[in-house]
Amino acid sequence: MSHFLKIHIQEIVSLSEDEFETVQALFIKKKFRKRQFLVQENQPVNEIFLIEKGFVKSSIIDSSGKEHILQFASSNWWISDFAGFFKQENSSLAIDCIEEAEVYSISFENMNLLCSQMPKMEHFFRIKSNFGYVALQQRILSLMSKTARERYEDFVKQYPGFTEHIPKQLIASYLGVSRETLSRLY
Amino acid sequence: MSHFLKIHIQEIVSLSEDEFETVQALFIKKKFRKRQFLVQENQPVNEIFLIEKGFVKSSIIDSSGKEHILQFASSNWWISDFAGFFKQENSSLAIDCIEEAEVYSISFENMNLLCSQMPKMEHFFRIKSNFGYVALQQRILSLMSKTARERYEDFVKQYPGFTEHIPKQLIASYLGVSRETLSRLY
DNA sequence: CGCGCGATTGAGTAATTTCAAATCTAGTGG
DNA sequence: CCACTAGATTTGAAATTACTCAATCGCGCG
Repeated sequence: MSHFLKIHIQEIVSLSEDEFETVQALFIKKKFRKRQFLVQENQPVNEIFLIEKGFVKSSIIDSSGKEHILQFASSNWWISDFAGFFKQENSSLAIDCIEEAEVYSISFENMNLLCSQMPKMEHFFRIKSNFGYVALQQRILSLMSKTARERYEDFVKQYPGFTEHIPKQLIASYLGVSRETLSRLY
Repeated sequence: MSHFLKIHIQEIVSLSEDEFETVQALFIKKKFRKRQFLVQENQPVNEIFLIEKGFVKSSIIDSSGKEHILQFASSNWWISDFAGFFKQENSSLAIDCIEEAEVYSISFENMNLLCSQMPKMEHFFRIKSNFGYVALQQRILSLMSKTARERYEDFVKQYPGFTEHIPKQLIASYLGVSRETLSRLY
């Protein structure tokens, strides 16, 4: 039985052993190597992923061929192409592994099953979604109101572990500036 | 009984008459005049609002005194300072009325009550939150990968009704450009 | 009519991008 | 252990984009 998964969920709801068994049975543990895709562009998005170890990113290639990074994820973060997942459409994002990762995945069907059969888990996912929403709102404000340098400093402060595992050019892309600009900031 | 509220909720879950009565009892109908605040900066955020009619915005004033608009809302949109609301902290945003509005509000306590007593409503709010998350994700990508002109064209296409009710300088602020720049795009 | 708000225009400035080249670094195979 | 290579970072210079500040214009409402 997965200690990690249990701890993660119990940050928000408390489950009995039986309940937790039911939950756990709907997750699949997977491992990914560096550069391996968790979700490929233009493919169905069957699952969302909870990262136990490692580093993963979601990104999109724009019309001019530039990569834009939407999210980094490490331990205890959820990641997927949520648009594709929730709407059950093909992915417009690519999710791939920056550093060898171990993850728990849950399918769309199993997530719905879980939510309909266990109100606590619907509650769990609602709370997660709410906080995710708030985090994105912060990021929009940051993109609109702060300079590249301020955004970088905020990033380093907010995610201290990330800078050691993620190349600066990817961080630049996440912050919405070119790698050259980020390099010149210091 | 509120036809509007019922229709809005039934886009996602179906409720019996009794259930709907329970739901409705937890909402309060309110009206706001132009320029009136729904939420003021640095005050507790007691409620979230579902707009029936009118136009409302949420915004923040940055350290240099510039206003940044996070969201517009008209009929069938939810708005509040969700960060303050979910974390039960004081507001860092201001929510105010662009055009005379009629809204339904629900308090934090009543929302939690509703979610814990009626799984259908927890489901409703989870789905809403998910789609809200996806919409913000789109906006981040747009801010990072598109020019001001493209963002404006997308905005007009996506929210055709808004441009007629919302001054261009506010749209500029929403898009993350100065009003002069937006004005020069055409 | 006059005021306030919104929109536009001009000119100079600041920030960031692009393209190109050089440098640095970590990992790999001989 | 060294040489090689791919990826990552840095630096330079020119071009672009958007910003700020300031002035003007237009219009609807009281």
